[in-house]
Amino acid sequence: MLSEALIGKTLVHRVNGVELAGIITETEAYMGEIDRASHAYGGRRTARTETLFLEGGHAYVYLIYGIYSCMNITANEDGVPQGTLIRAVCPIAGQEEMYRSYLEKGRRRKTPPKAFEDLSPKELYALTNGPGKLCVAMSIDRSLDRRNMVLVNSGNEKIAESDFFVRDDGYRAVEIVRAPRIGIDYAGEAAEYPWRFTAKEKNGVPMLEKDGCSVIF
DNA sequence: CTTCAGATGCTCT
DNA sequence: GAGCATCTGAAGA
Repeated sequence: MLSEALIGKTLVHRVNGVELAGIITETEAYMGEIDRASHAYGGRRTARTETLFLEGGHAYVYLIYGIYSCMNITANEDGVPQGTLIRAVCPIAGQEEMYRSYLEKGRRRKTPPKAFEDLSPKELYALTNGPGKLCVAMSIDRSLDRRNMVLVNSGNEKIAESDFFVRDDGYRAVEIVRAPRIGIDYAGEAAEYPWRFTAKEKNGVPMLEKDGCSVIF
């Protein structure tokens, strides 16, 4: 399942020459026609869901609750409207830009902002540990809808030409937890399907490793 | 710790 | 016109 395979991969968005990158730590599979929680349930094909029908590797970005963007990566072949919702990433590059973006574009908060240098790993992860938040931090909006992304591996057999893609930096979740999806109570029985994948956390931070060594960002 | 309302605009009926 | 693959701060237990 693409959703599980994406855990540990790195989502990259280059903006103004700055690389914003995060390790994917939470995903959900939306299985299309048979999935009552999917925008394409029953084969619904509209202006918005048209993107989901693109072949695997395209970005599906839509507006939710009038405020936030959510991003999926399409799965399967052309005409099969399946995708993976990216629900969380762990920032590994461009964190300062992400923080700035979060303060500027995120909803206003009363608490005075901390200096970037004072942020704990947990607070850094909090910038991108939700589907709406990660899009704010990584400057992902609907202008990226329908964008073709290319999966590359660390051997560089394929190279992404775009500034928005997924690659393998060699990180792995210590353990992947499988559970029901979130925020889809309207979907009846489909809400119970175990199609959510998360990197196991410790102290509010995902447990990640590289080359067998644990890593904390 | 837990609920709860409000923000806001697009999509689909 | 209703509802939504969310997030935040405030209020309550």
